[in-house]
Amino acid sequence: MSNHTQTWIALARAHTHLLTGVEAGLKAAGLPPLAWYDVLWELEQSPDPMRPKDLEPRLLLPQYGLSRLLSRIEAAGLISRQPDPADGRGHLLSLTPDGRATRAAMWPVYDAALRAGFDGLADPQLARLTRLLSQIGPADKV
Amino acid sequence: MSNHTQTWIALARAHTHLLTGVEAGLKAAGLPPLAWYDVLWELEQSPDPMRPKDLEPRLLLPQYGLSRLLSRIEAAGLISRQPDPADGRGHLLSLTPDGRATRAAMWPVYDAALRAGFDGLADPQLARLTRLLSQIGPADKV
DNA sequence: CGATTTTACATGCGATTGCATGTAAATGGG
DNA sequence: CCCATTTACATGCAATCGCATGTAAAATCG
Repeated sequence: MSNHTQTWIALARAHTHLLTGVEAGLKAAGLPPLAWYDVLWELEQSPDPMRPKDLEPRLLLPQYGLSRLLSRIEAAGLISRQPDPADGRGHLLSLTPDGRATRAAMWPVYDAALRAGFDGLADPQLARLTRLLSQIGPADKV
Repeated sequence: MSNHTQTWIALARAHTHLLTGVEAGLKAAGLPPLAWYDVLWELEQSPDPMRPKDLEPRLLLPQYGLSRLLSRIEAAGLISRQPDPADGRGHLLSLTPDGRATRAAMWPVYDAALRAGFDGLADPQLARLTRLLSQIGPADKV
């Protein structure tokens, strides 16, 4: 088995392990799934209102997936969608107070699950891992 | 942002990038999705016939997910399910010739997509990555 | 041995996803 | 300015997933 394959398998296993832990933690706490966090976080971070199109490349979701994810989050009252005055096709997204509160409530659960999942890796190892992983995929303009 | 979080984000991105590439490659070649490969491979590797229960921990799938995955693969004629003579609850899984051929056809596509996805990482880096990733998750009795 | 519990696997049902396509607004060419 | 094209987002439909539950056959226990 080639090196690529071994690395891929290890990566997939690690990913599943961490993801399962996080989702289980959030569910146990009665909080929304992880995907919601990413949306809420991006909106909270951004200095000016974002449109779905801006969110899409950052979340690595297909367009239709994001569209429906936003619908669900909106239905839960955590974000609002308003028409973009500057572009009739677009929508401007904004956090509601509930959305802000929910993101804040999710964070400690999320963080704890990650720490538990990374059990056994010390800080310098995590740093090395991050550097290696960052070389995979398209280079990232932040 | 803590180290854990940065590592997790890098890991999730790398995973999505690689997985997307592999699935796209398989689909473009008219082949089944990646999950099928893992099943076919395990069955081909195992010296004696496996049961779903044996497969489950190796594939990291929930029980019902595996049950239905096997149903689909069976419906496509790539595996067969027979009652286990030694345990009336269990089924024995075996590859059909078509299953063996399909796995063989999938492999070069799978491998090529992985190589493309890991673009930029040299062998020693891949090896270091594998070692680090292997420390995540439950220790593995192979 | 009979009753209870556990194990192995399947399945109904609602929620989510992928794919293709639809709709409406902007953009570009002549 | 008009028409064709592109962009931004939504949606119908079938496939798949998660969850809870069902079924049947071991295994356990008194």
